[in-house]
Amino acid sequence: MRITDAELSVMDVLWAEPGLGAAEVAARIEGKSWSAKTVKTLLARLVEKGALRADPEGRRYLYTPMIARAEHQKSAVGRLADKLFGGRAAPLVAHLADARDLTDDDIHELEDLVRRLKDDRS
Amino acid sequence: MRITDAELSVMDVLWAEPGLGAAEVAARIEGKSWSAKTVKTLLARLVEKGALRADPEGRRYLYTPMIARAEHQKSAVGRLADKLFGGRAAPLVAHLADARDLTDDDIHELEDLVRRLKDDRS
DNA sequence: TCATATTGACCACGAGTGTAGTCAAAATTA
DNA sequence: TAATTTTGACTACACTCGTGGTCAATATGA
Repeated sequence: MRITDAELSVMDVLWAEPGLGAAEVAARIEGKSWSAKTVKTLLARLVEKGALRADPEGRRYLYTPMIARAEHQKSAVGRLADKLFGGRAAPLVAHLADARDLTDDDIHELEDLVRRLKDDRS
Repeated sequence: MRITDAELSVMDVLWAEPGLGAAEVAARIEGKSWSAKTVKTLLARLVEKGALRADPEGRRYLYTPMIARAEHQKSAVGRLADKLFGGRAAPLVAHLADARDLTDDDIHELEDLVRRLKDDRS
């Protein structure tokens, strides 16, 4: 299931705070100047795709993600790795390091991560 | 500049072997059963976008990438990092490790990479 | 020379996307 | 009660993308 950029803004709101109504989602969208109608269209499309559940509550619906954020991140990263790097991780990370300056913290996190990967393995 | 999935197949051919004509590109596309027309449309769109240059050679054009493969990889990875991870690298790599099983070699490469990043810094 | 093949130029068309509008029913407010 | 607001249902519409077709000009082979 593919979630588009515009849809992702909606999912981000509901991942942070599940069970909101359409107007509340619209109010929490940042950075876009979307009409409430636009947000409703995106909500409807996400329900249709199965990415959201719509529970009737009185005269409206409350929306809840049906896929976890981590699940989506994982599949998006995996797709990119396949598409651009033949599925190989190291060159992807190398380009990432080049694209976004890494902070010392980032590097420490990466170090820990690699250490854990190594430990898990042996 | 955004290069779509279909366009990427064309770019891959020309990154590997720049300066081909349309028919040659079509012949080298792998995995897709595209008509030659489809490939020509993609070439035209890529020229229009500035991703390719078309040099007349006799009655046809020879196509050459105007952006480096590494450049495109870098910007695509950067965009994904921003879109899904607030620009932070470590969680991206963590999800990558989860999405694609890493080989021992991958882990060694990552180790080296992290070491180099650290050395560069201090 | 005439038919055929190759090439570029331009066009088509359905599905998906971003962005919204209309309409009607229900709820709220004057 | 009458006007207004809110909500969902449905519709719109231009643009992109994947996929490929038409047409005319040139080149090539019989």
